Amino acid sequence: MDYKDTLLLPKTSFPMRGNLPQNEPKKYKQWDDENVYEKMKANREEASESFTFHDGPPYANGPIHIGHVLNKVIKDIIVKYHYFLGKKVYFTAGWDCHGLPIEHQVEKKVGGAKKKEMAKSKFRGLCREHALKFIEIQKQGFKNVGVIADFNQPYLTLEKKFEANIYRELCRIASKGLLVERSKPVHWSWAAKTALAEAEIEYKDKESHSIYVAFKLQDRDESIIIWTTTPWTLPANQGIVLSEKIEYISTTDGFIVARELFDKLKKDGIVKGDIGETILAEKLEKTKAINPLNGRDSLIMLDDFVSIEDGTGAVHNAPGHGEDDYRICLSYDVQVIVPVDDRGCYDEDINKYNLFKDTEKYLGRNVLTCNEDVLEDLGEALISDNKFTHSYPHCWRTKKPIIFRATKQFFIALDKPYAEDGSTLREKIIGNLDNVKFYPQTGKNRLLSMLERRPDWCISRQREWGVPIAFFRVKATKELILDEKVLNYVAMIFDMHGADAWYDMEIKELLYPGCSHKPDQLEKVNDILDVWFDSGSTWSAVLESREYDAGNFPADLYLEGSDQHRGWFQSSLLVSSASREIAPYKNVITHGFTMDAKGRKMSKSEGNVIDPDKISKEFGSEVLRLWVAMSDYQNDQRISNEIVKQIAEQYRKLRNTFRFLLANTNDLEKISSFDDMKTFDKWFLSLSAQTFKEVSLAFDNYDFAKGLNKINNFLVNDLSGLYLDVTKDRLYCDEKNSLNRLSSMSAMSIITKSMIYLLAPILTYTMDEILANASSTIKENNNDIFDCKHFKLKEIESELSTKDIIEARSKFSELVDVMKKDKSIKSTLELDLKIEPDLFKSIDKEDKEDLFLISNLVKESEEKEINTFEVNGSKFTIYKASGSKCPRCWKFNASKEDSLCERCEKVINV
RNA sequence: GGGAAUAUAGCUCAGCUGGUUAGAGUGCACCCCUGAUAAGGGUGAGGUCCUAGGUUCAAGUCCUAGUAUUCCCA
Repeated sequence: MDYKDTLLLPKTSFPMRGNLPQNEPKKYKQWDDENVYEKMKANREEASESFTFHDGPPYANGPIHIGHVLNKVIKDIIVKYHYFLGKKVYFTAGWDCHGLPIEHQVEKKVGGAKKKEMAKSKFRGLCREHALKFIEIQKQGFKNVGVIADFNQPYLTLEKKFEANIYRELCRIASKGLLVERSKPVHWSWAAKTALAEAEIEYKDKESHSIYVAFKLQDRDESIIIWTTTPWTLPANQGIVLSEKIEYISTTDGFIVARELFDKLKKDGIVKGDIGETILAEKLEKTKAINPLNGRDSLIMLDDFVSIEDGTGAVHNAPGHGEDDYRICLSYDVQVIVPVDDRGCYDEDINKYNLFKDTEKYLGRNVLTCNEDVLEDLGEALISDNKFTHSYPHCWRTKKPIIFRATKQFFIALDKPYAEDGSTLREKIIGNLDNVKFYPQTGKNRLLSMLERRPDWCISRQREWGVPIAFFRVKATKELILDEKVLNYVAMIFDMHGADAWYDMEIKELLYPGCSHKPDQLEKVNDILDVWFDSGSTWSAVLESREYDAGNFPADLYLEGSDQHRGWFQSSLLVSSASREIAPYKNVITHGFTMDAKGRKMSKSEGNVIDPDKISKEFGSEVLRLWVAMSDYQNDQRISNEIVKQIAEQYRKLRNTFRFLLANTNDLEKISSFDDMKTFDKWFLSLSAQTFKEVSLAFDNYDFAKGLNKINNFLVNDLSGLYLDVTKDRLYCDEKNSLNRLSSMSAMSIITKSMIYLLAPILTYTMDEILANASSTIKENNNDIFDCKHFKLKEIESELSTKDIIEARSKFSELVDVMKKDKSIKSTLELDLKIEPDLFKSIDKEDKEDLFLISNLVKESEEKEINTFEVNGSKFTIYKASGSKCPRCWKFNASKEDSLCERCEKVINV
């Protein structure tokens, strides 16, 4: 007779294989259709705690890559983690929509010439379309990896009210006196016709001239030699800077250079004579040299910034083209001349100031193409000309080398007292960081050291796709109008019409009715705001404005890549500290970057780019999410096919263990009370509780990799390897409602519930699927995973020693392995065991037999002793089993061949 | 050129304030089971703890210098 049908074998509708690539999209769509995000909020309407996550806006340009996925999935996991803890959570997705990259792409599409003819608002409309298109693409990409956020009312920096709010933030800062206007040399991209922020500059190798030029002194028959790498700035030369700290000498062939550099200069053939008299820099101060290019005066000035690392110890000064030059000229009251227009071409100023002998030759030409001509025109004054390659700033977008060019710009002043307590913005932001917790902690110092050193924030750009710095100026005086009523009215217009109104409407329409300013005497400022100002004010436009149901200000958490120390973390802190005097966030988490298998960055040219969409389609988004969670994301992570395969294996193990748990608890109707459970099961619950506590602790610190490693360990060793193996006999062979069986099934249900809760933030889809296929003891009244809430397994003491159990089993299986290998036994059920003295007194005979998967625990045996081992003072003796094999439970407990053992006999006859 | 982070088994990660023979999972090899079966179990082989110095009775852990990779800045 086949007894298989009399067994209670595991049964479940939960499939072994997830078919994730096919099934996930359906579920994700369902969640989307049901608006699960809103449901989550409704579920926590009564929650006492809330958690505001403020999403850092990705740039709405191009499809998402693995870095976007990492970023959003970590956010999603953390938000869900707080949700399943029982908090009301907020996660409004956002996009950064303005800025040069989009403007540049649209410009490429329509063509530069066509763009010029186009009305500004028309062009801005095209930029808007471009951004909106990619927002949809990116949105879908995020949904495809199971991210749940407010995607229905996301915040977009291009929205009318959003633009109005950014503008209001600017006005608030202006009203505090922090906005200053200065003409200052800035990094200028002539190719993009805009000032560039530090963040928009890339350093690349460039070949430049290295030239030595002699400037003849007016009062002496000697020449000072200067060194420069930018010949094109020579026409704008206004002086030569020496340092009091450097000793200068004249040479017998009539040149003046630093004494320390003489040997080197002589070796290079720059000077040919010998050292003559010593010259004091002070003596030359305020005397004049002659610019050999145009015969203009060049004033000798002194400053300590001059170094003797290279050059001659005398520095060519063009105040329109260098920051130090500018500063020094200001102190000597020397005029700043900038004969270069926004396209990087020499303009009419070269005529006005007679900067060249033949100005016609240069007018309208890009300065970088003029170097050779300048050198030629220098004639004999050019002492040496070499080329060399050095690291030089380039425009991040156009990849063209940039120039320094003095322009009028708006700055946010960092060192000007403004706060109620009289502190400066720099002091304020540094102080505000005291109240912010950083993960990892090193992030705080990283941000601090930047804040201590950073210059004033240049927030103006001479571009079109952005929020206008919508201020009026008095034409005659260039004075800014910061009249509150004027600003408020403009903001109100932006609320209704968006910032395009600044371009579409006339000045008289933009002024409030009854305003005393005369429209025809005013002009508009045409600059737009740095996009970092946009994103820096999202806390205001999103959290404070009440336009979105996005949570509270300040936010509980900001989370971005570590590059945002320079970017968003800083711009947000600056804007919020300037206008509200507090930090916009309470916690900041940073993540690293995703590298290839070798830890190198991905790039198209290297061909090592991993497409997240491909992984979702081949393995499933859950595998991708598990990869994120198992990575040490606060550092750089690696991804490769091999790594993904490995993660897929971990997923498989996890899934199958859950499947077995579901299958084994399938017919349980009610979880037994603790008092009705056996010591052995309670022991395992205590072990589980200990593990889950450690996991929760790791998760509390957002260390998901550590927590998952613990879960994985538990799953493989304790659950799958021990508990589930040991309890099989009672589950399959015992009578349906035996105490043994109910007790173990109850423990399993509790453990399953705990693990579902722990893993729900990470493997939301899978946990939902598990729940749908679970028995009512696990599922309870929950319709889906989002109905679940924190289930914490309480900690209990157990008199059983986990250490002894593990050690005894390990020693036993070591001996068994030998027996199996020499074919003396096939199964441990062929064995009996004697434990003397009894190491496991607290559990009954059956539990001890099952613990070792043997047939009988004996006090003595007539069979031959096979082997012994010792654990913690107890001696374990292994015997061949004395009974016959029961055809139902396979234990060697039957009294004779082919007959059932006592237990099975009983079960069958019930 | 400057600031910062990381470096432990083929892979993903542990290793607390310095203290036995450096751990786990996975992968790999071999074996068992076929009542978790496109599953499950067991055993085993894998390490110059990036390199070189130093402190110490004792260094994966502390110090110094360097290398590689990454991020940020000039």
